Amino acid sequence: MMVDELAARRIERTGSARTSPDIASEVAKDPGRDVHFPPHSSIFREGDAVGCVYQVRSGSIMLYKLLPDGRRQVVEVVGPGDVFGFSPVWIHDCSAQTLVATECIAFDRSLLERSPTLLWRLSSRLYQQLCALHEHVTLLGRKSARERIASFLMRCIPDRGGNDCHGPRGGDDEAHVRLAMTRSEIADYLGLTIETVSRNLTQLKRRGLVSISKLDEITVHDVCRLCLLTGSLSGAARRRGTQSQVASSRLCDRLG
Amino acid sequence: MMVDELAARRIERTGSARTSPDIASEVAKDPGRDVHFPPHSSIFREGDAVGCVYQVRSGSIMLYKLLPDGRRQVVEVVGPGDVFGFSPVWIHDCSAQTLVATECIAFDRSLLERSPTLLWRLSSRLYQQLCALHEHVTLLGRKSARERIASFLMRCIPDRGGNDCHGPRGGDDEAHVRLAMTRSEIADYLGLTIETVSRNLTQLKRRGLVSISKLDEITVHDVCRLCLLTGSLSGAARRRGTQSQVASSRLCDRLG
DNA sequence: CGATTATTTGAAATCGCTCAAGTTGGGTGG
DNA sequence: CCACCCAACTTGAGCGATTTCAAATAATCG
Repeated sequence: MMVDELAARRIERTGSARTSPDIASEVAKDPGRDVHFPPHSSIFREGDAVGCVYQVRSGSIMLYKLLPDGRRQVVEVVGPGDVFGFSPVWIHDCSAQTLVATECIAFDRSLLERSPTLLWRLSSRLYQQLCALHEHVTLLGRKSARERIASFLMRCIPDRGGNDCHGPRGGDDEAHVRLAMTRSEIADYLGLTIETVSRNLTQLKRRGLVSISKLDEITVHDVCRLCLLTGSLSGAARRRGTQSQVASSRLCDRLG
Repeated sequence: MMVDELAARRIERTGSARTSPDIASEVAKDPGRDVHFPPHSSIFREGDAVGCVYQVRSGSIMLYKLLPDGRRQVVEVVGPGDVFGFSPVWIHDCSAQTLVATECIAFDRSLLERSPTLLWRLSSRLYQQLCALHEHVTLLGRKSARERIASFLMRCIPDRGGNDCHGPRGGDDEAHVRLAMTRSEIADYLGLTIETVSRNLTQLKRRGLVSISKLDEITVHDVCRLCLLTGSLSGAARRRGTQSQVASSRLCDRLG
């Protein structure tokens, strides 16, 4: 996304204007306390002081950074089980905004330090998210627009496209996807413009791979064929129709 | 326990990879095995079974993924203090290769599960690396080639470009950088081609911002001016000549 | 010193971006 | 229920940054 003050302001507005006042950041300091955030609400902003670590129970949240000229990059989309909100320097390194209504648990660091079990789970999650980020870095650094869109859609389909993909079940190979992100958010997640996102979705539609009933409701008619477009399938896997990639991040568990 | 907590806290406060206390220090038990890797040697490959978690003591390692058609993306460059080699599914999600001679400590999973202190430090490190990846995702998703090169060079200069940048010291504002990566590795790290990397370095040279004595030895003549090209400075900061970004990852601590 | 590889440089092609309409869809009020 | 509005999305045309392809030059190593 490009530049200008307007764009920057528009981006900032989408979060706080659509709904309620900022859930004044960092209200939840009680150890292990449950917190609920409405859809499209800002949780904290880059530069804010860090209070606690959050783990998502349900819903999904996008973490993003803004360049000074207004360009935005969605750096992570976190969902159930994922953790966020901590930073080694006690200042948030990015902003957080819910995509849908979201429930989190807020942990005080002292609690984490006292509970090895909790800490172990936290570490496992962190590694998982690190691997997901590796995958995303690869997408951003080396994949074409079409491959990015295909990868994005595949990540929205549960149990498919991973190394444990069971392949088509039954006769057809359909999947229904409900997007929790606008075109603009998808674009900023995939490092593209909204026009490119739109055009590539249209292209998939014209090729008969998907149909788009509502803006945020997409039916994938041939999951395997879509998977071939992600750029992540080896030649051998292409012939077998299976996935070669390991530990690809699943967005399907993070949206909705 | 109190001592450990304080130590852990110190690690977090200081934040950046500049301080690199071993996560095993002050742990009475088995401190983990020391391992040494020669330059340009492969440590493991994507898909290999996970044995243990490594922490870098000295040197630097690049983590990369390969797409089936041969495209490569360097997803992370880890240096002193950083951890790598773990994966939630017990299969490496990427390959690891040393850039220079590197010393690591290898930790067993069981050791981590038994030592909360170790685990806490591991988590702190993981968060730090997560923030660095956020920064890198932003670079890949939203920055131009010139901005990527400028950002890359800035990250190779200690104590500059961060939010704690002290600005020019003394009359000149020079810095000497020794690259531990080839053009090809830099390209695969920044999501560019070798030609684009080369062209942009040449451009910086022609503009008098840097000079390149040997292929891997670059002198930055005006650090502040280079910093202006990273795309990470706000208008206000540009005028002040200071950095607005928070918790930017420092490559200077990770190379050579 | 020659062979080999890495890097630089040039010219042409291309993919994605920018700018500018046009269209759709959800919400509001008559 | 319909007309209208506004924001979000789609579509089109032209442009430009980066890639691709193809040398030429520089560095490295026996």
